[in-house]
Amino acid sequence: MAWVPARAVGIGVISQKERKETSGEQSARTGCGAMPTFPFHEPTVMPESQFGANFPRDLVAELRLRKQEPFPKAEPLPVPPERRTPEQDSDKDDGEDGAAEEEDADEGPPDEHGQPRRRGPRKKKGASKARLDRVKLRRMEANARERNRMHGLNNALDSLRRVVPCYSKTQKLSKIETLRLAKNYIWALSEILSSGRRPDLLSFVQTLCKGLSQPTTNLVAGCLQLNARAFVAEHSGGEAAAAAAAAALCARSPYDALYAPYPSPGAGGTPPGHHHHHPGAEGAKTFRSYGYCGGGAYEAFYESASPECASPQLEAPHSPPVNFNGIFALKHEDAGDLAKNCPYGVRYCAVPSRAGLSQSAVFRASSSSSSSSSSSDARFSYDVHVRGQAYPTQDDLSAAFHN
DNA sequence: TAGGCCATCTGGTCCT
DNA sequence: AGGACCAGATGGCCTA
Repeated sequence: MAWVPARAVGIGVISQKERKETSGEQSARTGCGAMPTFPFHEPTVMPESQFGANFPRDLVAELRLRKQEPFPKAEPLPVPPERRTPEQDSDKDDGEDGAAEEEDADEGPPDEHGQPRRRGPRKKKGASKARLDRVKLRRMEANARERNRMHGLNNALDSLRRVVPCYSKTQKLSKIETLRLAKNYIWALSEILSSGRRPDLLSFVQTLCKGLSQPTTNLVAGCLQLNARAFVAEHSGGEAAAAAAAAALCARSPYDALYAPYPSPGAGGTPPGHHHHHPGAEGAKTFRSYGYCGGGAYEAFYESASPECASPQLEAPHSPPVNFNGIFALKHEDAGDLAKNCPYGVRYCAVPSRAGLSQSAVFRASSSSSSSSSSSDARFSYDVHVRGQAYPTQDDLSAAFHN
């Protein structure tokens, strides 16, 4: 059985085409066609806000419009009870003035014989209409709140898109892919944290792409591939040039410090004199640079990783997260330079190496990172400190991840 | 044109 | 009572 379309029975339904006409807003989205009612002005997501404060601008116009032009009557199609609108229900089982409306229902056309219709009090038309208006208003308020809520949700999702690998403003990840990638990313970072070892590039990419759709996998891989190639080309020009390029690449990430607490498993890791001390974690440790950068590194996913990343369309990235789920915190001290870089900083600088990858991967993971970023702390200052709470074991993480 | 993705509406449920 | 949250339904846009 086919339900009656909401448009046919709804009291607050406005088609997207109508909405487009009334609001005049163009969709900000590039990848899909749905038309937002209005640009969401975040972060004005105030759950406790009252109707009016957050009321969408065009909804007022809607209300006005509705008063002038009543919503088209529902087509006389059978409506399942669970899909009936309060408006419709009010014709039947209204507790307040149900009697009056029942009378309305019973009230047929005038008897041609001139017989009196029915006795009893006159129907309170005004009250019924007012009630209908109230119902409509409540419904529209609820719709507006729901829109706001969803906009807030989407806004949060956008924020998430910016901090997961492969952010592209022009080619946005879908919601589900964003969540999946974020989950993989968190898991990968957690694994690094708990193990204290850096994974090889292939493992990292595989972890990131776990469960992702093929297009998204290609996107993530493509981000790396571009940079790997660029770096390989650079590298072929000479070791010195490669080292310089790597150092330059590695100097720009605001997340470099993310890996600081962990010694590089490579030969050198951090050159002498490049131990990072994090004032935010006084008394805790003096960390060495993780050493993804330098001679053995893969290029970041993020840094000009995707073509859009370097495009002028790239909006200024958001600050990195302050708190990673209670595991560690980043104290953002200088966001100014972030705008010059992609906001992601887990740096895997590419270098040709002996490690061959599968047919789908063209990257080379280095097993000998001999140097590290020498200037990662020059432009970005983040305190990274491990919090005291217990970590989940790697097994727990694995279990959670594979679930 | 089918399928994916999305925004929106809607009614139900739960909570304050 | 009203708001938040949720899931289902619907229709629009885009892409392969």
